[in-house]
Amino acid sequence: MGNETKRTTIYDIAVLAQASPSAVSAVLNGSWQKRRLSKSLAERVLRIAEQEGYAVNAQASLLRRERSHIIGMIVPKYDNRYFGHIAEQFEAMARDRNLFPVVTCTQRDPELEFEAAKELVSYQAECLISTGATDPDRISAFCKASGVQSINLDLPGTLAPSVISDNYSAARDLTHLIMDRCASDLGWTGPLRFVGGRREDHNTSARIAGFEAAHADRGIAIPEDHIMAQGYSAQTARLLLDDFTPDGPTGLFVNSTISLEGVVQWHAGLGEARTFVRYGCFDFDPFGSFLPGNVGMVEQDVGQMLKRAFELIGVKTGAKEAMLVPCRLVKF
Amino acid sequence: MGNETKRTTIYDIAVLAQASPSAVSAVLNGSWQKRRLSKSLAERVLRIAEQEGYAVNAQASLLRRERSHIIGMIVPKYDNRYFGHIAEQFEAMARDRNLFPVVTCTQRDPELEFEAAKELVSYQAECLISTGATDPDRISAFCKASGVQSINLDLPGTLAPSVISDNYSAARDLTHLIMDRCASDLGWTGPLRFVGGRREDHNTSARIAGFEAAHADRGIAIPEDHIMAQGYSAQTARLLLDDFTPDGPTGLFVNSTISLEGVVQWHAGLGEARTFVRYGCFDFDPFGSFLPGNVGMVEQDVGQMLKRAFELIGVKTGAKEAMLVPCRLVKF
DNA sequence: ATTCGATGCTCAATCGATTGAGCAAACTTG
DNA sequence: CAAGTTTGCTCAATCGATTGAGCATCGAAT
Repeated sequence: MGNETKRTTIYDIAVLAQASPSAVSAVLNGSWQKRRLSKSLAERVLRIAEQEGYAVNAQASLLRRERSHIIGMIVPKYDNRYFGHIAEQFEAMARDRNLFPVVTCTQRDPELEFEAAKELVSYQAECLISTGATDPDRISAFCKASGVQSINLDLPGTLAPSVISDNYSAARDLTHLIMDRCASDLGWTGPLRFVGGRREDHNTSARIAGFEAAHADRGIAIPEDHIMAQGYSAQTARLLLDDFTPDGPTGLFVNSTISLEGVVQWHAGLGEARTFVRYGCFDFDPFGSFLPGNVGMVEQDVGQMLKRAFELIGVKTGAKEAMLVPCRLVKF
Repeated sequence: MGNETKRTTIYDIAVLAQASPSAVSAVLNGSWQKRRLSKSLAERVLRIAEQEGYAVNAQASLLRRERSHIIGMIVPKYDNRYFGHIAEQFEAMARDRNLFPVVTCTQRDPELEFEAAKELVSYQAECLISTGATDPDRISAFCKASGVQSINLDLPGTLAPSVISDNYSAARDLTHLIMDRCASDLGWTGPLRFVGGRREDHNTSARIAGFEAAHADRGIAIPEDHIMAQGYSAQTARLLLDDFTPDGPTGLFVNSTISLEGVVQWHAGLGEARTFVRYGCFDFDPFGSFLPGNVGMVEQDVGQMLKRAFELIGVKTGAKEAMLVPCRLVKF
């Protein structure tokens, strides 16, 4: 990148202002009063710095300083309401606390996840929040070895404290809601189908447990093939459902907005049978309430989750049990 | 952050490996072959580094190195499909090019925008991409003074090259699409209404121009009050429309998915009149096609925009005219 | 036996900002 | 006016990694 013009340093400004580099440094980092420098020197330096487009060299500054005030986060994706919110709120909350947030997105790629975590540690992040990480323990182990705090968000790990949604309870509530609506709208009380996600995933399995509990509450047995958790993508959901044309009333528990896209495509193609389908989705989308057949969505409480995560920063926690944050059930 | 355990440095490893710090450095940054160090030393150092959880201190490393390979981006929001995509793809493309991406989100706050830009320059970013910035020229001026390249994305500026969507053409096409559907579905050919955004915004004004051009193409006059561009929020759109209950067929050009939320709320509350409304939206959402009355959406070509932006990196451009990237019109 | 080129490593300066220590001048106080 | 205090500034070490220069040692060639 052809930067002919070397960046302005305190030494350049020192020459221009006829002062020592240390004086310039003190003025520019605001410690000049403490260091008893005159107001006139301060003003002179500031004026010149402005003219020269000076920006402190964070690398040099951080190298010398005690603390970096950097706090890192890895996120799987941005193009999704949930993670987008998390990243955005994380940045805002970090700034409120005078920390410098660095977020990086890892595309659900386990290798990239680890590389990104290492990079953030290299940048002297004081704490690293792993959001929805596929292998949070690998990251925590590395952080521990380098003396950096780590916290898991959205998906739990065993080597660092975790803050996650109460998937079980919310799934149970959502399942009840869908069943209620199937009963009231369609006069039907059969077992629902669970669509999307992966059984091996912590969150999916907790949600399946909630789904099953709700059925158990009502003494309804769930056929094996009603749990369709073979992947997250819209494509997958659609393919799974393509084999299935309901011959009567049907209820679906959809495990993410991304799977919901596939479900809605399938639903739209059903023709008349469409009116006998009710579904609900675990995760929120502002357009959700306008989708025909959608009876409710679970909104994860991003604000609370992050609040809890921030409370953990700088605290030595022995307890590694995941902290559960309740979700909001939005009924349509 | 109670980091009792100081981070491991090359000096610590040098002691453990009985080697000099420079040898350790060379091993860890991969230049050991070039520096003719033995394989046995390299292996010893690597093993110890692994054990100690070593991560290079990026601050120290970058301070000494010629180039930082850091490329910065500011984005207004993440919780939005368009910007989420931009941030995500930007990161992926940067990594492909062996650059280290740092994205930060500025909440549409002009002050924060500028502060964030300064921070990225402090981190020695080699290039800064300002996405949807309210005051891109202020940032460009600062970057220029500090010898950092800057590029505008999504919204143009006059002091740096800009890559933006061809708002005019896409708006014109979308307007024609809505008018076509009003004609074919409702047998109506009146002037549409433009909802959302701000007239002062470059993008909104280009879209209004396209909207007007399409009407002109058909010789349809637009009443003053049909341009309702007093803000982006769903709330604003809804309030604007609350006064308006259509007494016949109606067509709406909605200026963003965020405004679309308000429009859809209004639409859902219309009762029977609902069937006489058609609308289209400038910006894409995967659930858009399931919204009743929605005839199409404009999808901005994020991939192309970023490709163009990356082509500008490291290039001295005299031409400051904005590069227009065509959009895709998605018809439902 | 001397010269030469590899080989395998270490030394020390350097990047830019920070900060404890220190110094001279001006000002107070008794 | 001497002693002490305050004011306003500079010096130099330091953070951790990088890198050009340099220094032994060894085997091979002349």
